[in-house]
Amino acid sequence: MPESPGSTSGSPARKGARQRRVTITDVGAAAGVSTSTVSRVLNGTARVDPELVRRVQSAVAELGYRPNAAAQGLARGEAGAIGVLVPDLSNPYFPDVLKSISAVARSHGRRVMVMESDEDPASEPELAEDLMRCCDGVLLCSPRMDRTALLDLTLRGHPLVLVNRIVPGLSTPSISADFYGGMTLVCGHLTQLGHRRVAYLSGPESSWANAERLRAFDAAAAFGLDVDVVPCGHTARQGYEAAGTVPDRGATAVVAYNDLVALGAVAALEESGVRIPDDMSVIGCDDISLDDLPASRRLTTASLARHELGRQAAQRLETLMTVGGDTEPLYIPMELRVRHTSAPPALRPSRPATAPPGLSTAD
Amino acid sequence: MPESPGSTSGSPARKGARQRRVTITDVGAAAGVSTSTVSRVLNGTARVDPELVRRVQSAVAELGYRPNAAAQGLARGEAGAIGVLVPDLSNPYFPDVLKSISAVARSHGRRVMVMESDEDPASEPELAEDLMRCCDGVLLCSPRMDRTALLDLTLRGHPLVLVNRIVPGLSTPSISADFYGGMTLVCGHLTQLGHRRVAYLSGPESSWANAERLRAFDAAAAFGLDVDVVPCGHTARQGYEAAGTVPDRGATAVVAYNDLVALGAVAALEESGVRIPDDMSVIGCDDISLDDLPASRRLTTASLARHELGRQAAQRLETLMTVGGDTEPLYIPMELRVRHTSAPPALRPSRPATAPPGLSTAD
DNA sequence: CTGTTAGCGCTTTCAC
DNA sequence: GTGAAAGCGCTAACAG
Repeated sequence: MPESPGSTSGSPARKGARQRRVTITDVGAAAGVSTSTVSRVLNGTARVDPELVRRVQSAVAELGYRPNAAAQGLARGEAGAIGVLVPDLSNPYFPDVLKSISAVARSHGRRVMVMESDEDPASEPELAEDLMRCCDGVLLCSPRMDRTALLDLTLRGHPLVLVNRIVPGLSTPSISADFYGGMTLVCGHLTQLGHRRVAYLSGPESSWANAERLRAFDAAAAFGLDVDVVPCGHTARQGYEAAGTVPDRGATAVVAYNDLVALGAVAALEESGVRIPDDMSVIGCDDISLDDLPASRRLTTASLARHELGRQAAQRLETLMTVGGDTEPLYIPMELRVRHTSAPPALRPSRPATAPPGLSTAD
Repeated sequence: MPESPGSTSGSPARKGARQRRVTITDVGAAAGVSTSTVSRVLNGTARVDPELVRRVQSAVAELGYRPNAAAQGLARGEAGAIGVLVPDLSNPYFPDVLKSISAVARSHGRRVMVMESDEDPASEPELAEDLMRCCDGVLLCSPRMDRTALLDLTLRGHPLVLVNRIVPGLSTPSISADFYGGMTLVCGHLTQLGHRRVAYLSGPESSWANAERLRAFDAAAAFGLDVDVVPCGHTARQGYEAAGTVPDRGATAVVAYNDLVALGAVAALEESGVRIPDDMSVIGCDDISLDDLPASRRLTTASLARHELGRQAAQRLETLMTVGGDTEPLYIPMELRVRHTSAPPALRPSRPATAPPGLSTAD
């Protein structure tokens, strides 16, 4: 058994005092070669005499040597890691994205550092900067910070790619789900079903993705779809709470900022005796947990290949770090998944009791 | 506007060529002080003349200087980060844990590096080692690797704490949900409702947490509860698929490895006309998304304060890294949440077709 | 209080 | 093919 240096007794030192780590010098000494040779065999940087290779390898094994990542990083001028900043880890949206980012990064020999801003736009710049300090590149997911802060970061000259936020005029590689297109699909679907007035449970104010959805509603007005925007949020609970006010607003369908909100809305509506989709259609966004959460199989939603988004984002960052960036924003298309929570509006649209037959009463 | 060094023209260099980063030396030069002084004002390591402080600070701002993390790490002998290894990021279980780990780590000035093993026990040791190379301490969440591999890692003398896996004889700080206690609560609940035979949709073979649950079932046998173990897995889809076979097995209740599996089972059972909880009780584990997923509000489950688990785990690691470790395993208690998917068994318990009148017809 | 001087552990020219 | 030596950017004694 290789004796760990610094502790002569066999008892595992569990003290705070750090036992001296094995360094490349130790390996060199043990193998009777220079540190450069050790480095060379470990990195395959140059041809080395097979005999020496053997000696080095066995010394490495003997001593249990592991290169110090910080030292490598300093010497190589590369951290070997990329950073990812997300607003909220508990949103099922991100793990999927993270998963593929992580896979791509690994395939390029990089680790992934994750930070979460807790949906607080003000904390983002600092976190992002911190990521830049210790990573070769960073992915900003759905950043909520304002334009100027964002601009500021991009000017640092550090590899950076924006995910789910496209800022016109920013020459930073960006990639996003096509929320506008996705919501347009949703609006079209509802319109064709016969809905004329829908409530939109709106996401975080600072969310660009939310703004994109709103833009789609504006356009949908031309097709006769009237959208009532209800401030809500991004969690199921917020959807649950906001949904309570919907039936009174004369809407026959509710579109939610995301699936979580939609699920919350469904729960609230059903609890108050509203049948879905008979009395009210509910449509989500994101298609959370494709093949994992059976509950979500029922929700009509705008679906996004999150793995694809993550993969492309990571790939784009890698490209940026190595050969240089492509500035053209990339949109990942969304698809409409018609499932069980959307249907034509009820024959008697809900109207305030005072209204004469046939006239719209929207205030 | 501070001119970035290396690019004389104003155009933001987006090339692959790394522009020379501003170093502490540059700052020292600009402020007319030594690098040590710069270091001191930046770290608050010692008192510095207010005038110099001012000069340093403005030089820092002017130049847009950010300390290089690798260099700091090397010089300080500390990476300023902790690593977390989880089997599967998409499991809603982990984001919550990660969230609080992340918060605690931050409060101690450390970043968090996340890696995922994709439920592949064989990949874990390498990932864990990699984390050790670049982090001051690591958290192994629900490690699937075998005892020896685990033992091997703990012997490296690198701060390490085990989460959701207690290995007797390992003097490594460990912390876990009390799965045994949780499942015991579940068994007691079912028994008191009158159930005598339940099916257990079993989790990953290599999961210690699953083994703990099984241990609870063994004990429950003494109370007359007969548990039929059905190999399943950890995803909703696997729960969906495994649930199909349950009604034939004469069980009046199914206990699932986790809530995801339970949700899958509920979906499958309902689809095949089984009423829940009237015909069949379904109980989960983990209490996924406490206040976020309304769907889960309906599931009777063994609940765990995941944030607490994460917090304590991170705190324990921090303690280990600074003052030394406490080797006594810590168990976080679980609570039974009785909701809408558990009830007394149907009056006519399903029995094989040979039974006298009142027989169930399940094939 | 401040500057000088050594390294931290590794990679990488540059000679041999 | 291999070793010696310089240096990545920062911190931390150590003198003044």
